[in-house]
Amino acid sequence: MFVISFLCAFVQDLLQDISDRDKKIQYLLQMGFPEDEAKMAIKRCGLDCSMSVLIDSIHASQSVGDEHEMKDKTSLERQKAKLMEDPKKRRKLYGGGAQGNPLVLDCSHEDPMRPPNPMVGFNLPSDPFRSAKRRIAIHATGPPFIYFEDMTRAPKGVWDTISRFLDDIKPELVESKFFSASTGKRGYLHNLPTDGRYPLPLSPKTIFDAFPQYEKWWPLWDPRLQLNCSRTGMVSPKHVKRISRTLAEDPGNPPAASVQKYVLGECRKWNLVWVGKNRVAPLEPDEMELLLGYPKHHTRGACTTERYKSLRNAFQVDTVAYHLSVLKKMYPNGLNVLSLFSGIGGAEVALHRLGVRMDTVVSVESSVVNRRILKSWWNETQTGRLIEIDSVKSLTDDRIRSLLRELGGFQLVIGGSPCNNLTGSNRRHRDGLEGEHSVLFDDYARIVCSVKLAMETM
DNA sequence: ACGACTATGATCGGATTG
DNA sequence: CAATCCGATCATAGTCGT
Repeated sequence: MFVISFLCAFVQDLLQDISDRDKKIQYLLQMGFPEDEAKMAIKRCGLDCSMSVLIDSIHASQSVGDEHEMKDKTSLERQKAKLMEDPKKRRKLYGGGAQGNPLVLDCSHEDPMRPPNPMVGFNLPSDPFRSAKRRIAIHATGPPFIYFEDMTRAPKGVWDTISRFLDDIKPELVESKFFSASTGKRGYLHNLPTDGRYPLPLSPKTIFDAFPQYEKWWPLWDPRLQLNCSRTGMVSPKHVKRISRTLAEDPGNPPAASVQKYVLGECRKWNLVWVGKNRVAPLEPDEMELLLGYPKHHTRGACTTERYKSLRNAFQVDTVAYHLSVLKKMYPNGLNVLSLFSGIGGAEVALHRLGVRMDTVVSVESSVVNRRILKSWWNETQTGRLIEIDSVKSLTDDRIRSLLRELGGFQLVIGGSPCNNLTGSNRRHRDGLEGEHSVLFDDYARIVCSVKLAMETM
């Protein structure tokens, strides 16, 4: 222990006032890479490239080494390794079928991106005791607890990289339809315990729980029970009218199969609800707030387009709250939260709805609209302190250290970095973690690293 | 009238998965 | 094979100031 804290102090000293190159090497060392490989990677990739490129580069060179090692393995292991190369056989080997999917995550061999089917995460409120077992390295346990969110279906390798940045923890892959009337597949990478979770009460689970007034207009041939709040492109009123007109012009009841298919496709695509006979309409911002677990009018004040924009990037509160619920017993007197990419404050709303007291929240959010939304919600509901910062870039090591001195520590570091360059719906710049926006993940990792380091040496 | 700026509508693939 | 997806670009029509 003494050696570890001595090393940390040593590393911390080094982090102050040293060049970019040294800083990058230090981070790589902190992550457990040998120094010579770290230096070699910087030499190969250049100094200007991001941390994720460096890490990929090291792993690429390491995996070449692994293949050589393979020759020394037993024939059984070789056979297994060969099986793993074939996705179909691999699935069989690990029983990835719809039923009887074993909820066991052996992190040493698990491919982090094979989602459970159904995508229930480690456990569900309906069966909280049937929990996936997982191992987290000693140095990765909290506090600080970390909680990172992003979309599940990022390009290949992205989640592996994210895991490597964050202590090799595997993400919990969850579809929010198990928690609310909205669907959405997300990965939540965290080091929170998974026993003793409990859900928020009273969240609507179907469209008709949430909006009973629409049930009478809902045609039998529209089987949707839940909505997808993530789709953002606004539907033009013209297009909505076109859909309604197509329907009205069909004499049949129910309408012809081709009309049904077209209308249903559009409804799914644009997340439309039935507001009248043959009449569909997009969700109002208020309705999205309800589905995502926010108080009504949470985003009021911003103009409509801004509200949609903010809501589409927001946490599904019920899902996040289920994971965070374990904090309530751990910190009955409150905790300090570092909230990165806070958006409209999904994490804060989740903690509040759980009844977890927040002494201080340091919130980093670049959008002025979102900052205003969070601030006004905070002033209405909270007694603790809110410190707002406009950019992750300005949260330097020094600033983190001074905040920690003032607050005594962060018990939770939570956030979801931009997915613009990860999502399949981005046709032009699906550049992965290197993308213009998604590269901000580097700052999440940097800040987590810095907070842990500083707290270890406090 | 003019330019700068903002909001809107139409249009655009592709990797991944079951 | 079909279904999925936390988006971006471009042209064009408004809006605001001078």
